[in-house]
Amino acid sequence: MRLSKYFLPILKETPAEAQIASHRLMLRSGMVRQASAGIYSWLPMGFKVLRKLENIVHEEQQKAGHIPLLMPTLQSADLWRESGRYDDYGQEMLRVTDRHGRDMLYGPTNEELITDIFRSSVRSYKDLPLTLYHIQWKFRDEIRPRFGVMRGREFFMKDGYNFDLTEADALHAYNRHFVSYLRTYERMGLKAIPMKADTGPIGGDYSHEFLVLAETGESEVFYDASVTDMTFGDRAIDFSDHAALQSIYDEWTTPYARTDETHDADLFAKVPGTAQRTSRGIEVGQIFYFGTKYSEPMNAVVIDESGERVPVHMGSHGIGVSRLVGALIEANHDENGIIWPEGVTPFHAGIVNLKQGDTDADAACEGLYQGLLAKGLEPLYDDREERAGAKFASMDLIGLPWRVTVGPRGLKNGVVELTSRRTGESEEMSPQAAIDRIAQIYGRA
RNA sequence: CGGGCUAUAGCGCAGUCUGGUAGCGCGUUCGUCUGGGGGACGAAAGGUCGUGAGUUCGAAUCUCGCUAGCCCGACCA
Repeated sequence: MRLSKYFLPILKETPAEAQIASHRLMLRSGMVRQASAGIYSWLPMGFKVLRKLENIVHEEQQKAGHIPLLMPTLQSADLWRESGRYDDYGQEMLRVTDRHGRDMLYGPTNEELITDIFRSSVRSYKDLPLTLYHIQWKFRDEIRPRFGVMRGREFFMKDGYNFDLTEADALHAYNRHFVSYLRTYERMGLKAIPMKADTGPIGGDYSHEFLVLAETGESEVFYDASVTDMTFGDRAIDFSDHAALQSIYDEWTTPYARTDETHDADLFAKVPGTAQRTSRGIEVGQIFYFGTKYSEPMNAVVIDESGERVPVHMGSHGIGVSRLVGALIEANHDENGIIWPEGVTPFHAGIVNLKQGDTDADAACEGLYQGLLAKGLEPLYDDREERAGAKFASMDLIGLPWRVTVGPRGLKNGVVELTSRRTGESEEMSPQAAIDRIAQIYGRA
């Protein structure tokens, strides 16, 4: 993309309403624009990042054997009356009435709809296990939306639901989500720590929240420092192997890691003093096993081997995709702007032409641009008639991980400069070497 | 929902107390010079002062109502 042809409304000054770094930077870098309280338009670059995250979530879910579908945003109130949640949910649920006077609602979550889909089509235990998910806009009419997309009223979320014959199978589904979530966040360049979560009135031990450590996080978290060193890495996973997934689950849940909701001071005291950490975290996902809570009242049953009608065991599992954009920025920025991890960056590299209109500089930039495109990469070429300082400031603000700087001075010696946004370190090399290096970084060599 | 606050040009703000021609910086447009970290000079465009009513010869300014938004708290992916 050539910046002169793109729509990237960068702001030099920070809009007054933005308090935290991610919100400020998203507004300044032209990623989003507030439409009304807690509701945002996603401008081209923000939309690009959102789509990248969505794709990663889709890929990792499908690797785990989970099946995508798409449910609507507007739902009939009838299903919610059936589960008993129409009255329980309160004012957080946006209720609307259609022209026939029917009660509708903008879905805050989808347990009822998915259960209805399931029960109308599945009759036999032979159709289990089944895990369906979708990534769709949700609406929760928060009393006080804030922090930009981190706590909006309208938000984009992946929510998945497993249907299993037995508790043991459902817990395997729980582990599948646990492991696939670890992989998902790691691919995004995020350190998200699974923490034992509050299960609310249902009880049991089976809920974990995934938290990204950040000063601006909403929850206070307590953990053993060793969890921050754990990486999932590239290991091969057989998602149908119960024992293998259980051992990964055990591995990750052994070190102490809890939010203030489930914090146990006595247990925490047993963590070696030097490893005890207290911090703040942003919740970016949660997994939950809730047994037959919805299947019983909504009559989601299958016939088991002995011919008995039994309610299915279910769980629900969410990843806040739009929130992740904010969380990523909270975890990856400095005083000059965003620093995108390679896995989610809106463009793979920026090309800065220091002297637009200079024959050599223009030609070199064009060569770099075409060369990167040919490698299957998306460069952002700053071909505006701006001075060097303005171009550098823009690039730092939008935070592409790699920048190629092209100017007459370097070209005299046949070199351009490749700079890491994260470390600020630069290296001079030929244009072709820069193309090859960037391609290698992104595995497109 | 309780408490605090804001609304004036695309963005950041002054002007309101004490009523009298609506301003500044950034950004935008044009020109000249410049050219490796938000450059200089010159010119220009851009405003129902959130909204409705009232007071007044006259309202951005005073009064009352309404709306929208922000911050702190309780609540939440």
